[in-house]
Amino acid sequence: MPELPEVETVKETLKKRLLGQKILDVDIIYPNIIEYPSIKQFQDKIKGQVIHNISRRGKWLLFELDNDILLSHLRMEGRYYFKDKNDLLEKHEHIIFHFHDFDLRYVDTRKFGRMHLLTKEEVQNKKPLYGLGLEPFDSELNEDYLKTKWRKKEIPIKTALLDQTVITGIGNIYVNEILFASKINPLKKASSLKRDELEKIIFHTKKILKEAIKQGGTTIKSYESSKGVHGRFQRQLLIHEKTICPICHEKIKKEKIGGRGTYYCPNCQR
DNA sequence: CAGGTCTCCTGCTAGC
DNA sequence: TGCTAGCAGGAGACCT
Repeated sequence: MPELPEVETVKETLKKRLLGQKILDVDIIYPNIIEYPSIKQFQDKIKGQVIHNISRRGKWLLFELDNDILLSHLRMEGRYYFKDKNDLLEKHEHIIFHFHDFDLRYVDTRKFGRMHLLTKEEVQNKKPLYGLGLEPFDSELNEDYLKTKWRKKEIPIKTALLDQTVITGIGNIYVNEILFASKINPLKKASSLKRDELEKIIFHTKKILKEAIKQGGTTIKSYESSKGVHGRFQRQLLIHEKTICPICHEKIKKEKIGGRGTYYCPNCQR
């Protein structure tokens, strides 16, 4: 599941080939991927626009075009593949962008990914980007900020860290890793955290995400494709989907918190 | 308003 | 072996 580091990696890979390229046409095989505007408007508007830059906000990819911005969220399993123009359509390929010499295909097994085509103005004041919280590397992210945001939050810190309106970019895998590194029990109420605990969370969030970006993201499910755009296969996870704590060697606990699979060491994380 | 639950979707797996 | 029920999860909709 792509989180900030994976999206960052995909962004860099896409930039290498797409900057300055004109979108000649787009085929929409599975319409539900397109959230806004209508399918027809999406096609009509995007046609002929040149990709001038590709950036990232949280887990969203932003394709900056002549007039509009194409927003793409990969959700669980979304991927982009470069293909030859005459390659046959494969299963799970839902959106095909046609360029002069190649095609870019959006592939998504579970069809959870979403795309929006908004004007530059709409991006500023409309969902889905409006209301997102701070980027993890934003200098404004400090203990005071979290203290204020979580003052009245009676939900587990695990759940609070997944709230994209506070910090954006963290998903289920990295939140498990961040809380393990911070030695904080994921069930602790967000409002109960002390300054030193908030400080640890901020420190390890930056450290873990930075390291993951450096490695090209984490890929949990292995898959192969020479043409796929994804991070190198890396496994530097210490707690997520593990059974024995690498620090104290006690049994790692797995339970659902806020409906999400949570791994933690009850001995190390208090 | 805050917090909980449901929904989307498919591939994989445990269990019989 | 073959079948099926159950599970996984990001974020928005919907409910309490």
